[in-house]
Amino acid sequence: MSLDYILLGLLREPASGYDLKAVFDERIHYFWPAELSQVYPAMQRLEDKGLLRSREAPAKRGPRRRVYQTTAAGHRVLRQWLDESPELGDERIGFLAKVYLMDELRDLSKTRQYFRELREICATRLEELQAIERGWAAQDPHYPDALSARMFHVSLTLRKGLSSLATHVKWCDESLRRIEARMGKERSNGRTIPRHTLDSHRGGHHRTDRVLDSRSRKQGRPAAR
Amino acid sequence: MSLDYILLGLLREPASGYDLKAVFDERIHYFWPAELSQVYPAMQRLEDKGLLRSREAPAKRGPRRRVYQTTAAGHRVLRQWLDESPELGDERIGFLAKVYLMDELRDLSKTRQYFRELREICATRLEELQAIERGWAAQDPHYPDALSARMFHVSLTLRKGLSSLATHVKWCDESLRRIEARMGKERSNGRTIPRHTLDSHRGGHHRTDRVLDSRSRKQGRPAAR
DNA sequence: GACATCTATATAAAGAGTTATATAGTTCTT
DNA sequence: AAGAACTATATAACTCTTTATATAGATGTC
Repeated sequence: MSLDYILLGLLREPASGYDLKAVFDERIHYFWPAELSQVYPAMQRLEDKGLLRSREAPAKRGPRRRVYQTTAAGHRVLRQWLDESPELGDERIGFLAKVYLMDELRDLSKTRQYFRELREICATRLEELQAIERGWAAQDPHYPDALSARMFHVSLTLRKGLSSLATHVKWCDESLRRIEARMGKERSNGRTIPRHTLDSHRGGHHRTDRVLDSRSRKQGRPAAR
Repeated sequence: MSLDYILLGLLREPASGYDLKAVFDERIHYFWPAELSQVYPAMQRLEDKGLLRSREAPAKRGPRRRVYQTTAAGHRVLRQWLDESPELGDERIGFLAKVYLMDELRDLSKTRQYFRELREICATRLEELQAIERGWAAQDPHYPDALSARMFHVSLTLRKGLSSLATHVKWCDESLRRIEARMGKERSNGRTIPRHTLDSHRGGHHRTDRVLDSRSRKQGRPAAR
């Protein structure tokens, strides 16, 4: 489970669960969100395994704190994980699932509206990340050169966020262009065409419409992965 | 839960659990993977709620099949979900978590090797999607124009996959350039510098190194989201 | 006929993640 | 002095997902 390794990595410098939550919400959540209710038991488990150690720390401003830190064994486990080959992993992208099925609404103006909102959300997050990068550049006259090893690797992930979100926005724009072009055609074909027959009007050769038809697939690949 | 809505969407055309698994592994898994052990109970639950109906179907080649289909109530629930505003949602991107922490290995050639492998994985998947698009283009002389509403929306999601993976590959290439430039500098600075002091050699002004330091954050935003 | 493979459904158990709730000291404001 | 807001830890209940296991008919092959 990646959360365990992320904790081992973050706790190379000592921190409490509460501290970590702030770090997750500030930086890590872009690629791995976590709740306090997940972090506290995970830290206990990792301490039981000898991968973390903890101590009571004097609190500056609040109640008692329990501060955790990665042990030598924890470092070894972390390094072993980091040394494994990359995997693309399972991504669950809810907004794509919706687009995939959105023909059900039979109303392109709703699809258009969806993409307009999505574009704004992505653009806002892109600005968030750009602000982080500007902050780094303001603090460090050499940025993005001459970084410490730590910051160099972190900056690699920031660049990923920046390029991904820029691509998101571009995809929304491209989609909006396609949607609007299609809406133009729909209008010129006449509004009065009953919607449930629209598809067949537009040439009946769409064998690929049968997205769900399992008989059309080339070969039964094994169900297991 | 999105899986339920995806099932309502896919079962607008009747299919068995086994059929659906093939559809998931062929297309849907790019944005929402699912196992049979999740699909079967989910379909039963949705039938209990009246959103799906099922019947025994004669099997052409195997044992008995139970074929499910979305009811009118199911269509309504699906449409209601589709009509909600988009959300970016929580993405868990394991390969980014690794890069974020990979300074722990203190060996840039390992980081480089990681990116080389990741690049190959992404390029392979990109080719997969390009092959799907070529297949569509071969079947339909007008592609990507004059699509049915169904295929139009599906093609919007395919374009997302294509642009995302192309960006992945470009990010890997950019990262490899940066890593190699850095390795060049490391060599010219002399191999004999003890690794644990390398950071301080390279200008001690990196306040942003303290990624974990919660005291440096601007304001305590509420822990809740 | 034995064995492997494919089609097909189903459930149990374990693991991962979210939401809700409880507790309590500290600090700041009114 | 009261109350709100913040710091801090913890657990329970629930939901979602994965992995493992069981069953069994149909088909193909050696």
